[in-house]
Amino acid sequence: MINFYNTLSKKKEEFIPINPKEVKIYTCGPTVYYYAHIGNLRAYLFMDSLRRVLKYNGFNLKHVMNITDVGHLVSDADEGEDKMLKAAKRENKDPYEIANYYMNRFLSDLDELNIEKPEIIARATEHIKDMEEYVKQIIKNGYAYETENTIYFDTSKLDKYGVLSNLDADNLKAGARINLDPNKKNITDFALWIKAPENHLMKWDSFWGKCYPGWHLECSAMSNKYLGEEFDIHTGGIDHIPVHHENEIAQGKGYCGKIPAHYWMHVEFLQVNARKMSKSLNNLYTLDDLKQKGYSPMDFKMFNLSTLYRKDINFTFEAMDAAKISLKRLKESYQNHLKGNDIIDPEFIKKCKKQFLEAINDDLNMPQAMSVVWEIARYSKKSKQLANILLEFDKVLGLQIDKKEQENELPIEIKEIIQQRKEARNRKDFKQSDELRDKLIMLGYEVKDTKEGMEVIKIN
RNA sequence: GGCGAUAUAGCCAAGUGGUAAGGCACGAGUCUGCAAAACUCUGAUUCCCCGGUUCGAAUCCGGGUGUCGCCUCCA
Repeated sequence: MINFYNTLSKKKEEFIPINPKEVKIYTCGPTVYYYAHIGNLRAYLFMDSLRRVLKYNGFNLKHVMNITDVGHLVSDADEGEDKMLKAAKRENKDPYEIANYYMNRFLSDLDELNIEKPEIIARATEHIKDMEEYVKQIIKNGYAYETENTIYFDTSKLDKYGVLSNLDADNLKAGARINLDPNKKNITDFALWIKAPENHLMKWDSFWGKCYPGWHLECSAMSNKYLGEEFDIHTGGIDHIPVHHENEIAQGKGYCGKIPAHYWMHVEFLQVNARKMSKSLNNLYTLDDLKQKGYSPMDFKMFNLSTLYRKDINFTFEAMDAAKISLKRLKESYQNHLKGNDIIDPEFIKKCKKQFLEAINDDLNMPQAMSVVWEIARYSKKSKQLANILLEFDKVLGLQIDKKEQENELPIEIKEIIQQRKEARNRKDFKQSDELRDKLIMLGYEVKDTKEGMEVIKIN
């Protein structure tokens, strides 16, 4: 039995897919206007865990993720610049170049983190026609109205708006939301289709002239196209709940009377030193930043597995150090088991497998699952059998525990120093041996004198 | 103002009624020519505070305090 926390019901529910063999998932992907930071990447690590857990349970997946490569408005009042256009201006490129560049960077980040990609990656700009058809249907069903330059969704036509986040229009009015379009009928109405100003870079011919889509529309249109009117799981960041996902639900109801997904799962934020990442606090990190500081993408993945996706995680470099070293030890434990031939009590294996499965199926409780992993890794008896169990668990963790740290050859000059040190040690010249060891450490290598001999590993 | 989270050892954190998982750091030990690495052992009489329910609460209820996020777009 699998349980997932459903934002729609605000409780854990047993997961029962529409089709018992194939689970249909939609993930809100990135807007590709800049590098993904580690907070963004946490969301996709969650997506990865979800996929892997479902597959471990034997499901096939049909999973769609959008790439938002058309800009959103800064406000509903159709003013300011959108993100794509802003980036284009900043880098003096056209928005399509911006989108291509940052999309590829994003996808390579996913690769480096060993994140499984969804079966379908859908770019918004390639689905404008689908969105147009979707809007037309909403209009036809009477859930939209035109103003001078926008087609708005009429939220007053719904039996209730705000089912995900307990929104209340009266309370929203009390909030300091200014710059409202005076032509909007209700405060919660949102743009479906927007008439492009003359100088707007991204616009398309449509039933209403040169236009571009409202940003909630792409997810509705694309999920509908690939997954149908109803599918199993919709994922995204916690920030999507109050606006984006409410509006997707509204659009789904306007289109066909249905809430598109049965289970809505949301990832909490990653914080840095108990603060949201932001440029102004100078605490915004990308995967490349971490690599430059000596942490591998897998170290970051390991760090993420220490907490639940539904709780915010506090990123600190102290915790990253912990993740880095514990991953290294986990890999070594795997190698040690691989060499072992001890007899293992089948009951122990059975118990571990059961506990692991129960943990991951309990709303992706990865920390709990990791404690089972450590019980096996640290088991006093060493056996290939246990190595294989770890490898099986790694299908869910995706840490590549069987991948050795040192894959590439050491440079010749390093090999020479190693040889010199071996000779020095053979003649018990420890003074020179220590000097050579210091030299290797200075050059960024770790030196281990084990029973089998000297081992030298590049520290990344 | 509204909405939503959260508070467990130095750090990252599991645990939702039965007496505190796991990882890292620190300390001790084994190993070593010495180190490093590795391995083993060790840590909260206690879970933000104050009440209450209960045979029993970190876990439930009431009140309070702190922190974070959203309410423009944001994972």
